[in-house]
Amino acid sequence: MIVVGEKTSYSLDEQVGYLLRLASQRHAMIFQNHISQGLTPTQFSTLIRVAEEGQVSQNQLGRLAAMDIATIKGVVDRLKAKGLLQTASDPDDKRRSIISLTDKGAELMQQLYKSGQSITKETLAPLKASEQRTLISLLKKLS
Amino acid sequence: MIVVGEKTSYSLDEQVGYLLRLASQRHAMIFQNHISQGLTPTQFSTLIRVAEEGQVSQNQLGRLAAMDIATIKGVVDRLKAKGLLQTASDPDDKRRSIISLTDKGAELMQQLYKSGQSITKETLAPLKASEQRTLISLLKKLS
DNA sequence: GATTATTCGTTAGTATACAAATGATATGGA
DNA sequence: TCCATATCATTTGTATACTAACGAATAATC
Repeated sequence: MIVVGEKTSYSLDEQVGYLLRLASQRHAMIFQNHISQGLTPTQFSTLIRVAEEGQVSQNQLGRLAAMDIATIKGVVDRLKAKGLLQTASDPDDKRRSIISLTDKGAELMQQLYKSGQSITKETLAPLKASEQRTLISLLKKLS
Repeated sequence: MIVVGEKTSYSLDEQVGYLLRLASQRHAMIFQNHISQGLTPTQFSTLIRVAEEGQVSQNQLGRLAAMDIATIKGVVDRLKAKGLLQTASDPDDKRRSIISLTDKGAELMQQLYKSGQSITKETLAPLKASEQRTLISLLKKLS
């Protein structure tokens, strides 16, 4: 712990940013142990959004899944390579490509939802039920 | 929101993992607007740990700052390139390199602590003081 | 209708983040 | 002392994540 100025002090272990990183790291580990197809949390979120929307453009999908356009491109490319997403060109707007689930992707969804529930459950396991609700509520205010 | 099985349902916007990512994104933005030298949150944490320790090996530093050995190597390389860190070889253990702050790095620290405080303050601004303490406490339990 | 602005997707560059493999060096136990 | 084990640092490969710049296409404005 470092003294800053007169009375204040600074401890990295008390900073939100640092703690958010640690919590994300732990979550990523748990995620990896539960998920099939070698999916990452980002890929998972992307599939969920596509499933919710049915059809989306790439930029739209990026916004829905909270990813940069450059990031979502790579994610979509990898999900296409895995045969879970497909793209078609929009006849009404030649700039756009329409993204949707493949049959394989659609079949996977029920399983993914269940995995998602397990992952959340295990990630929140160190907290009591009331604490879990509080955390979710506070995190929502920070996004 | 998607129905999974009989009674349960799944909403991505309610999952810890997703919310952690959103909160981290927002924090990263705030961080970028406050920090000097174009430092990243990871580089910042690394500098703090070196300042706390005085002298550390690279692997040790990785553990202290919660980074993979492959990750910390890149971070240290970039901080060396910025002239904030320096390395020397350990005479007692030829495997190790001893990492420490340069004069320039040491001079920067007071400023970094103050920036860190501002960043934390702004990140937590959407929460009341009591909520801020609760969040920190809950996040600690998740790391 | 022509000009401007916006949107869409792509690409290149930088920085985490982790797995896995490697070589060099230390260390502990037989 | 020898050997198995562990540790240290490096390298390669893959996956986010964002900035910045680009061309193509569409929308808005005059």
